[in-house]
Amino acid sequence: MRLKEKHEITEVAEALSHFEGFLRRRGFKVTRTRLLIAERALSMPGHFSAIELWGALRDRGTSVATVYRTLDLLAEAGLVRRCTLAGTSGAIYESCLGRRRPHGHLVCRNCGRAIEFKSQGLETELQRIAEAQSFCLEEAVIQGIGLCSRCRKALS
Amino acid sequence: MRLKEKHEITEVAEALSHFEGFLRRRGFKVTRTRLLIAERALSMPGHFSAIELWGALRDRGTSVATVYRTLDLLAEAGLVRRCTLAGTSGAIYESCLGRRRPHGHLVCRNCGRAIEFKSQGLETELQRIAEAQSFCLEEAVIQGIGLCSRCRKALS
DNA sequence: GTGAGTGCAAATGCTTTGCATGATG
DNA sequence: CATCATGCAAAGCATTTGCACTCAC
Repeated sequence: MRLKEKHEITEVAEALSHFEGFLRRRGFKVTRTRLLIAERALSMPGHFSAIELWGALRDRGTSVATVYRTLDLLAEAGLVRRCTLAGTSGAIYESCLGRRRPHGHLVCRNCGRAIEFKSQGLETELQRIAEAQSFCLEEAVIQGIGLCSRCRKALS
Repeated sequence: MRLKEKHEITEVAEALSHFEGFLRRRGFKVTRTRLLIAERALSMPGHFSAIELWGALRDRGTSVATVYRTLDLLAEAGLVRRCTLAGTSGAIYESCLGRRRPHGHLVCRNCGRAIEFKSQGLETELQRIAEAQSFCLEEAVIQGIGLCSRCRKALS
């Protein structure tokens, strides 16, 4: 546990300096607000919405607008991914730290949680299908909607 | 062509009476407006948004609210499917008539068109993954995002 | 100091809801 | 003729934008 935490802290720190480098390279300014938002975003457990991240920053007087703007930058820097879970309105984000790519999501329509799974095989097959149509595949979205084991029991 | 058209018209007519039966069975009223919206929705080519369908009904003084309400009913009756294409905001609908299930979508991020493909194999595999997590899979969303062959050429 | 970044509030786009009126069973 | 369905306008929600002010460079 102790080690895990330490490891995570290091990862976030590394990612933050990567982000700083990204900002400088692109001529963006390295501001306190951007680093703060980045740090909280990268420390969020699992998936989160822009609004949830904003909630975690309420105490610092940050505005939603800036949260959205910074999430865009983080996505461009490759530190965060924006995804749309089917059946929901609004985007959710996930930190790219310590996440195996590629992966898909099993989304529970009851509790809303998303379970990740490896999707290498599925993506390879999708790639094959795309090629057959000369479609240039850039990203794959593979999701299952239904009930997670917990809700399945709870509802029966 | 002649035959195809005739065939489609019959299909729509069949679907409409299915819808009427659905309404009666559920104690909903069979109104002129509902049948009109249903008829246009089932005749829409390819995918369409609620707003597009509304546009196709402008001349009849229908309100958006009713379009949305009726689309919900059509979805419940199994005549239309609501889906969210990744990378886009807002839902799109597709008539279930003459559509092979299951299928996935290749969504062009340039022109926005969605190309359908058979996804039987992919869904079976997803089902296997879900079972391994005791997740009860109800629906699969399999999408590829990228450039269709036309836009690929146009942009190069 | 100057231009980019920020917070705020207002605008947007899609979707839903409340309510008075009108049509259906 | 009692309800349920409809149109309208207003509300809701996530996201974006315009603008004056502030900060990093």
